[in-house]
Amino acid sequence: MTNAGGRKGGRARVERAERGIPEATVARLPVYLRALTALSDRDVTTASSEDLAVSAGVNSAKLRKDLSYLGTYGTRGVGYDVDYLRYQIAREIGLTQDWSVVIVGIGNLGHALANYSGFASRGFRVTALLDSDEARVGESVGDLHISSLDDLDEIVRSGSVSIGVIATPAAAAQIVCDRLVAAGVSSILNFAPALLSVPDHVDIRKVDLSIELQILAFHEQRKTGALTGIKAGTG
Amino acid sequence: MTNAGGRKGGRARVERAERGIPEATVARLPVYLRALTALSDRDVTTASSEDLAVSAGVNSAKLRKDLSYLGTYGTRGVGYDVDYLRYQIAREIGLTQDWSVVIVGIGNLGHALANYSGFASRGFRVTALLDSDEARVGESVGDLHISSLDDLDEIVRSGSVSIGVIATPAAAAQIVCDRLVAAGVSSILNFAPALLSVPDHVDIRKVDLSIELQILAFHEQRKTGALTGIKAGTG
DNA sequence: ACGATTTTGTTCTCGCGTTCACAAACTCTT
DNA sequence: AAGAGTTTGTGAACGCGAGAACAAAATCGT
Repeated sequence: MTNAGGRKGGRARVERAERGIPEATVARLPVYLRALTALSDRDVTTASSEDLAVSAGVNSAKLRKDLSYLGTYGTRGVGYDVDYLRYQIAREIGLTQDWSVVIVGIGNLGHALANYSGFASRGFRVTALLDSDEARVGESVGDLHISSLDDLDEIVRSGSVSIGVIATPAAAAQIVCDRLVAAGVSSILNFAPALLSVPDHVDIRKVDLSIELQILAFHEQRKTGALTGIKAGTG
Repeated sequence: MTNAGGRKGGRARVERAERGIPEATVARLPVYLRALTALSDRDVTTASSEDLAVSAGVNSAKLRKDLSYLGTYGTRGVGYDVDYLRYQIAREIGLTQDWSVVIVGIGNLGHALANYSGFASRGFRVTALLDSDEARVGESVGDLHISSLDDLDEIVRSGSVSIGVIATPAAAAQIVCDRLVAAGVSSILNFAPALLSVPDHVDIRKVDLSIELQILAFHEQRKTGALTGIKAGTG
């Protein structure tokens, strides 16, 4: 039917620069990495794009296209070598090197983040915990003790810290953010429910717990057909 | 139910628009809500789409289009009444009613979530904390005490719980998820680094802390020009 | 060795979301 | 009251990403 006839565009070939990985693809690479690790743990040595796609929860065509941005790591007729691909993705993301992370704001959330094992297992090393509350400074959390925010500059410089995590209240977030940037941190993960402005060269990502719940609530409301107020169910 | 003061003679609501709100728009409504609250706190009574857009960190055209899906709440030549719009968005999301939430897995993260004030302030009430570790059952966290996972069914039914938060290790996530679904929970927020499968009628959202860091690391690596990627092995 | 089979890498098409641009609608000034 | 000035709501163009489909490349069987 719609067989590609003789319409061969004589356009100049677009170079597949390794630089231009789509943002949507970048966001999925860690998911693939996790899926590959799971397969490897089960002693699976080779996996097809379909296997991987199922394991990662995506479409197999999408997965193949994503991987094609990184290079040609599969073997036609066979699939992907799990450990090899896993290493390639890890290298692409930058997980073959360690990253130093500072966490600012050691309240409940900062506490949890400091103890989160998922960071350390992936090459992220929490090198310092900072808080502006002097009463908290000196406290121990896991292996670390809480430092004063005033030590930020030295900690960042001496520890080659490039990633900062903000877990402060919203009111303090922008100030902390500015100080992180001034100290030389160029990637920030923000858990505070606030809009932060940063210079162009700084990357910032936001995780907002209450927004996620609100999105769920929206759909939940639709499902229950609750147009007005609370309806008292049966009983 | 107290109305937020009928303003300008109540017009008929545009109900056809309520059907198909794009997902991308839904995800921004909480952001607008927060921006409106911030303006309201500063005693701003009226705001143009441009004002709001700046406050929310988006493009003003996008904001206007988003709001247009909800109805016609602005006044041409004037802007939006801050409190009125805030109420409308809150109603649309479903925040004019309270939502009962259970948190499963009271480790570091679950602990932090249980104490997170951002939930309560937006109509989300944490009604129960559950853990499968019997040694933890009975412990107090804030106002609540930790219940056994076996009590899930009764808690969900008696408390009209529709939202569940999973903060367990990855290995336990699917089991906990299945039990939540079986108990009648139809919206799930998953913090465990695992892919969960749920029936169609259940909504699920995922928050993955380490993925966010990995995305930052990817861009950070590009910025520092570490093209070679391979440096001294970590041994 | 050669065809059948499997699976990748890529091209093409479609749909969604973002942004521009402008008519409609409201207020303010004279 | 009418024109000037604002600002909303929306139609239209554009770009990106998702998914289907297929040619190329590898293995396997005879």
